[in-house]
Amino acid sequence: MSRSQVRRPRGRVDFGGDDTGCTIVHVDMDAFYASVELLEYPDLVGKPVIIGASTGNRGVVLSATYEARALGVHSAMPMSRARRLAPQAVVLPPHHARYAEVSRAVMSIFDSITPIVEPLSLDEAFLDVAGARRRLGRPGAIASLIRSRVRDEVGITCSVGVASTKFVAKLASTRSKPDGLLIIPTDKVIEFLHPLPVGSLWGVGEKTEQQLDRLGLQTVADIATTPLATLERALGQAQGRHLHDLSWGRDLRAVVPHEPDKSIGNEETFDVDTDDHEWIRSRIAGLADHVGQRMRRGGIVGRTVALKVRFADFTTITRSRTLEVPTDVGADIYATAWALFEALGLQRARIRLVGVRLEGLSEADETPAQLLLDAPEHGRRDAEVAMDRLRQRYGPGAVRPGRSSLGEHPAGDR
DNA sequence: TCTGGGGTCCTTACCCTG
DNA sequence: TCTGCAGGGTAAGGACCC
Repeated sequence: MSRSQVRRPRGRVDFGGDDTGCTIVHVDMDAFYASVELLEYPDLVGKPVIIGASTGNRGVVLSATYEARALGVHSAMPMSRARRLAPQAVVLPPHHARYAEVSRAVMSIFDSITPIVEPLSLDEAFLDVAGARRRLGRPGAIASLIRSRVRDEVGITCSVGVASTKFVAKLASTRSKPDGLLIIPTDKVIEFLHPLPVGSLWGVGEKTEQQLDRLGLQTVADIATTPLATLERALGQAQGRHLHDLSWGRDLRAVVPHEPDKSIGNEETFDVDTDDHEWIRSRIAGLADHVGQRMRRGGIVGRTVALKVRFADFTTITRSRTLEVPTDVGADIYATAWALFEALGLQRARIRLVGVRLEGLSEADETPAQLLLDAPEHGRRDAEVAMDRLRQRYGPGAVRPGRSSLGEHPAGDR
């Protein structure tokens, strides 16, 4: 599902099977969402299938089978364009809960291989297999074991890269797709990296690629042979150094099993752009309530409330405010987010999306209790905890805070 | 062609403090 | 009291990733 899949050079490659020192394994499920759907609809195997919103006039492709990709469809493409490119494709709506369930099954296979597993998303993870060698054999053998277990126990295929660094292992799995295995021996890293386009490098997207192109840099080798000072001047110190290091295969990042979240948020794109402030207020309230629920479920609080607004012309602004006391209360998040919106002083501006995010997170039980129990917040929090219990018992739609249930949007179908 | 939703990280600017 | 500077915190925007 990554951008690099779309642009990777075609054709299988082989750098030999010497896996000495290659203790980092990157596993990436092939067309994950689509593959999970095919478990439910086996008659669609071998056909072009697109996962994305099957109704409504907005949305992008979340995943597509390789048969659909052969027609030019790729993830993040607008659905309208995908339908034009592949009118014969079957379009299925996403089932996120099912993907999460299958992801848990896959991750538990990884956990049985090594305790050092770093999930990057539902469908990919890094594994440090240095400690598993005595029990399970060489890294290449472990990679083969992972592939066969995922196929046999879960029923989907994955691609695996094996290397001495995270960055190269990830590139190798991408390069071996679909259903492949690629080992990059330590002494072949430069040979593997240097012919690749600059866009292969982690951190080079469309804008940076254009910027590098203006400097006449098209391949990883071009970056490697450009003076560091030139890259730093063009891209900033951090990115310049980062790309220079990667171009020489230098990547000291370890596989880290669990990194706590730095922010939690939700956003919503409207079916129809709107300037109806009552409607927008109800959506901000709903988003704030949802964020509050997620915070309480995770036992965390956050200190900075950030509001995101995207206008009809796709320009996007953010506004944020840091609270005196960290919170997990939806009503507080809403009050701050709505105040930020009002401070924008918008009149007739048509809005496409609003988002609410909480940053500066910390564990709730590490936050001084008197701060959280300060009245009147204590009462509001109690009410929201009671609503959490009702939702747990009767389902997520059982209760909603007053402001988030203002009814149907006059201009849209929500 | 027309761009979702959930995140992270970096840069720049500004303010405050010592 | 004023000025310059460094460093931390905060805010905003942008690029990128899956």
